[in-house]
Amino acid sequence: MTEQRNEHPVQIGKLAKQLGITTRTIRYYEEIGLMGQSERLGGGTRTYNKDDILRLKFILKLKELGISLKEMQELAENYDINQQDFHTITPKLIEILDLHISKVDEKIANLSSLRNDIVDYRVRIMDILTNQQE
Amino acid sequence: MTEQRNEHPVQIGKLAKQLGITTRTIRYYEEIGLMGQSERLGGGTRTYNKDDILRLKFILKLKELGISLKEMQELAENYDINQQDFHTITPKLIEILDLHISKVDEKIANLSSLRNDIVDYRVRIMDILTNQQE
DNA sequence: CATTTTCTTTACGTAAAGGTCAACAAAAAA
DNA sequence: TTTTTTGTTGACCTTTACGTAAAGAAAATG
Repeated sequence: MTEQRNEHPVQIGKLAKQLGITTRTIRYYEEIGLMGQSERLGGGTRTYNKDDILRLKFILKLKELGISLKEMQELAENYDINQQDFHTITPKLIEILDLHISKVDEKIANLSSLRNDIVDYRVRIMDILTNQQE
Repeated sequence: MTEQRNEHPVQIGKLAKQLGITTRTIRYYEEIGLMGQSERLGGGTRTYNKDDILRLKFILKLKELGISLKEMQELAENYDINQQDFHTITPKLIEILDLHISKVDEKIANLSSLRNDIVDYRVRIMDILTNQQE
């Protein structure tokens, strides 16, 4: 195994392992236009440089925050993430994050009310059980 | 339109309309064994009696509480809902409801932590925006 | 150079809960 | 009785985010 300086572009398998995802995932992100075309070696093998990797990590981060791939696509439509100007996209990103915060709040509210319903239902069923045994 | 006493069995379209679901849904529940076979008229038309309707309402209620059809199937495997002895299934149901309450609690906790992450990320992005404009 | 590992594309499969046709039969209404 | 409405089954469609397999080419290793 050759020592690899961080400057050299990396191939898909190594990158995937490094990020804990599969090669399929990376190719898929390219497929749906989230990752843009990466450089290829002579034989067609994909290679990823620092910026590509940053971008992929960015995507994974957003995913972690619950933003769907589709939403990221919309984000990319408005502001070209290709250009490495991550600074340019921040306003739109803030907007999306805000939207997500309220979505999450809403979900929490729904779940809380759901919890109450379940507990209520539980009480009613317990009553049935009790009355039945008398 | 004939006046319909509640004693008469009802056909699928009417029942669906009454419950605000589609006929496909009712047939689907039968398909996956949640509804059991209903009585048919001479020509094959399904008819539903009071107990069938109660059962369907019960299923919809559980669904409303966030219990998946698969979980209902498991419920039905252990205790035959067919037999109308809803009393018999209550202990298991209580168990499932309790399980769900903790699942919901867990989801709420996850969402809360997710919310924090998003807000943190938002702050970091705002910082980038601000520093950039100076 | 030979072998092994990794890469390529293409394309079908998966889960959940039904939606949506098609082609045809039965029930209800006129 | 003749329409019109509603019902029947069967099978393919939808969404999301990849998994998986096949067949073959390129890259890395010995």
